[in-house]
Amino acid sequence: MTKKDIHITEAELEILQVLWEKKQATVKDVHEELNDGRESVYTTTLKQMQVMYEKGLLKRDDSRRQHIYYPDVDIKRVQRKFMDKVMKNLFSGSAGELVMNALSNYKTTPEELDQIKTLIEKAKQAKKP
Amino acid sequence: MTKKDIHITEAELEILQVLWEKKQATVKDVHEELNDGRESVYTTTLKQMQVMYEKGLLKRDDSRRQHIYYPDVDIKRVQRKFMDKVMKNLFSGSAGELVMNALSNYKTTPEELDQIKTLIEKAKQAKKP
DNA sequence: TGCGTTTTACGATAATAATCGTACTTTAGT
DNA sequence: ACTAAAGTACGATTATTATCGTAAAACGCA
Repeated sequence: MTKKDIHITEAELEILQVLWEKKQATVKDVHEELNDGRESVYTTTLKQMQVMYEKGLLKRDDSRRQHIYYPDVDIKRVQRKFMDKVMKNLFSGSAGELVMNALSNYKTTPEELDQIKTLIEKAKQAKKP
Repeated sequence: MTKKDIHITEAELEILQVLWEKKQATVKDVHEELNDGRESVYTTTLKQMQVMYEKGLLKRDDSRRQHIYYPDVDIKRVQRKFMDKVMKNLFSGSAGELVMNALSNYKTTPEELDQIKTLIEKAKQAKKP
């Protein structure tokens, strides 16, 4: 049984996000990052990360007192999972719509725009000939 | 108080999806659409839609026996909400990454590709001069 | 009118997720 | 060795979601 069908909750996704970004972090790091205004208590974050560890979403180094956590799910898989859902439920399955929505609602750098253009050219090549 | 901060659950999103697509539907319609294999019972869908109605996510015409439901949330708002989350948590806030991910993982029609290209040109224009 | 069928109403329960409090553990400093 | 501080462990509680069962209402039609 793979990790494919483990359900990732809202809170878990947020934790993963900081872990993906930082590559590794302690509970304290994560908690401070997510709770600027101290909306929830430290042990809540701790517990969540422990659960995630048990679920296999995180790895950790507990050789020292302060445990260090690492993400243990492939971000691409998770991206895919959420994108599938968004595509299906919010853009009637159309990637085009989704892309246009993103381009018109969010900022992009000129470099990104060029990369995207290149990608599109390639896609067209693949279809035409 | 606007409708902005009503939380839309998984199940609710799926129901909204069929309602957005069909414009209107009965509980029966929705239930059949979502439960091809009859994984859940009719009254579950009914109850969900009733809750959604109370939450203000749906409107309905109950002048006849079989009530007719309509979506009562703006799809754009909801798209935005979910896209924000996906961007932030899965693509480190970069629309470019998200777009490229979508373009390389999903199929697009040539027409869509052209539209996207146009959109990009416009965006570049807006920046350059 | 009366009966069977379809549909809604709605409380109750189960399943899942998030939060917290308290006790135990580890470590550094003295 | 003792203590304070900083962590972790983990059960218990609460909140939220999803599911279901049963009863009542609405309708079609013999």
